[in-house]
Amino acid sequence: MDNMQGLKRTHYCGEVLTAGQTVTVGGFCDTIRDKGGIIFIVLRDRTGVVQLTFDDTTDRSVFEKAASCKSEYVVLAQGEVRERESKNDKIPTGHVEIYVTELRILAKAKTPPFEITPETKVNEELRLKYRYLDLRRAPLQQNLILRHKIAMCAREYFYENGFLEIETPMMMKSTPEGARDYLVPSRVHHGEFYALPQSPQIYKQLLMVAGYDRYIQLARCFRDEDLRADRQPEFTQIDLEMSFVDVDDILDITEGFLSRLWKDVMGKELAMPIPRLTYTEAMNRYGSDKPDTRFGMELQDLSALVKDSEFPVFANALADGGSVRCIVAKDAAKTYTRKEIDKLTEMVKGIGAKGMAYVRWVDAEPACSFGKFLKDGELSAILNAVGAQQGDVVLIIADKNSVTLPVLGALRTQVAKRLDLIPAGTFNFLWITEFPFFEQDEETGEWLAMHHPFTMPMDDSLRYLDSAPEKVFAKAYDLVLNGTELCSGSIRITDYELQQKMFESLGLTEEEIEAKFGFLVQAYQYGAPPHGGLGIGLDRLAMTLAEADSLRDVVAFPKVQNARELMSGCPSPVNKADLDVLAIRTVEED
RNA sequence: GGCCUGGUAGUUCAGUUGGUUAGAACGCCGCCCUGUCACGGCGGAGGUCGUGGGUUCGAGUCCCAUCCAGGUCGCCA
Repeated sequence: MDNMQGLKRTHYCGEVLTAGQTVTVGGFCDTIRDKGGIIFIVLRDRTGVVQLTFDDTTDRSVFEKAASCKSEYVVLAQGEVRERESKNDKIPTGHVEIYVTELRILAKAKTPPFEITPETKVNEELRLKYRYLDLRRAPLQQNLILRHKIAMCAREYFYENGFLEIETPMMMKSTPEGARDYLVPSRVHHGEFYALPQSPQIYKQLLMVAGYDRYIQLARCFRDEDLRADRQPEFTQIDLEMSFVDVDDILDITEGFLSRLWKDVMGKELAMPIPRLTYTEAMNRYGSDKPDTRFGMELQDLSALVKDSEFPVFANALADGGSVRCIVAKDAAKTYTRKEIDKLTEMVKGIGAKGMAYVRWVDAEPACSFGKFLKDGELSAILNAVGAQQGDVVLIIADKNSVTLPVLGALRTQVAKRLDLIPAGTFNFLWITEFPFFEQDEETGEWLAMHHPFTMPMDDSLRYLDSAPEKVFAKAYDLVLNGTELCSGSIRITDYELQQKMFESLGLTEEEIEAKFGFLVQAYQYGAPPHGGLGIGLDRLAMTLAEADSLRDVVAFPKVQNARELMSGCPSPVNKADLDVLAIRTVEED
């Protein structure tokens, strides 16, 4: 094995070199093409690849060393850049090669368990076990570099706009967020625990009370809930908070960031301003509070049209104060056979609907699942009203609104994916504003806060706080990108009296308020400027910009569905002695 | 916790109604090759068929259990 002594890297592999230069490059051996009398080694680093060439003009010992190189050996090579006899237009450095005069093998490598190539079909489990090898692959390197650029852009933009980056604790008091906390046992105080932050929410609000005015942090957040392709137990937020602002100020500064991000990272202009929809509008039009607006197929309300229908499903839904709504899938009758529609029906039953009515208009005469309940002309009136034509499929849900809307929302995305209606390379941002303040528990009928209890109600809905909870809306807003929630934020309550009232209306007792939020409530009695903020999901942003299917493609060392990290195998058991110090007993001991 | 999909060579996969020695491609190893770039040619090695049990004369294939991975619902304000 060689060392680097007397040789220093001068260039990256991906740099475009000019003939005649003497350069020194380092990297991993990619493809090796040994033709006998001439050897080509493709050398790779994070910037790209360059071809090293060895032939009978090469010093014999160097040539033999080249012949001994295998995949993934780490080498340092010095040589002269020459124009190639036969150029390769497919790679940026394809017109040159390095005639090597000195070659150092700095590390040998075992044959990797999978090939380090841009394209891979390898099972993700194996890739995650050898994550450091998977991360050598160009697409993942590009993704992590993209992620770095987003982070850099965020820091530059917010620093330039007067934001201070301030770190908040990773070990904190368990907060009233919705998710389960990751807990850290205290050695000094047996039986007591720190929580890892679900977000720096409370600390950043206290920073506003402390007068820091504008705060930003690339904050690591933790939630002990089950994973999804777009959900990791630890993730990063571009977390910010501003004083002396209302909703529009927060949205404006965020739009400024996105605009800058698009220009700097994607090299494109992002159309501004970002469209805004209230929560109620979004639910009525798309059946979702994070609608994907890259395609239409909006929900349509049939309630008025079918109010006298004899179809019991419609009649019952309307009698219960619900609605009858539908989506029209254009030209879908061929794709959606009877069997496929049955599958959709199964799907909607799985998410809470009692069933699904449909009209499948393939022949001249439309096939209607509830035809026998209809009087003459009723079906054509419906089809006419929703703008359906021959070749279309109409999917109808009749139920209370808390079922009708989300179920149709789910159908809408499902059908759009199936029909391939979603254009690639399109980025549709959307603000969702005016969220309901409370949501009613289906079983108990109790009104619960939809957001954390520090969220400010809309000014004109304050008066309904005691009388009509369903009429109270929050100064809360989400940013949605292509159907994924990217940001969430709100204006906070800074008025002590209002905060007390809010806690009371949520059914918290004096003691509970003191135990959970005593320090915060107290802080707000010492003068708090109006403030609000939001958190931008850095991982999801990176995932979308990279057009990746999973967060795992933009996180260096991600966890799998059961929250295990396959490379290190964590979480893992610890010594009994270490547990004893923490006064923690294992299940076996109990 | 529920549902769905998958697990066969280092990797990606094939493997017929249960039937002789479980195949292919890539990778790997050896030899040959002076302009390759998905290099090429010849030869070779490589398998507890996820694990355990059952049915059978006989199981990669059928049954049961279990483990692992992915997706999804619950959950994640």
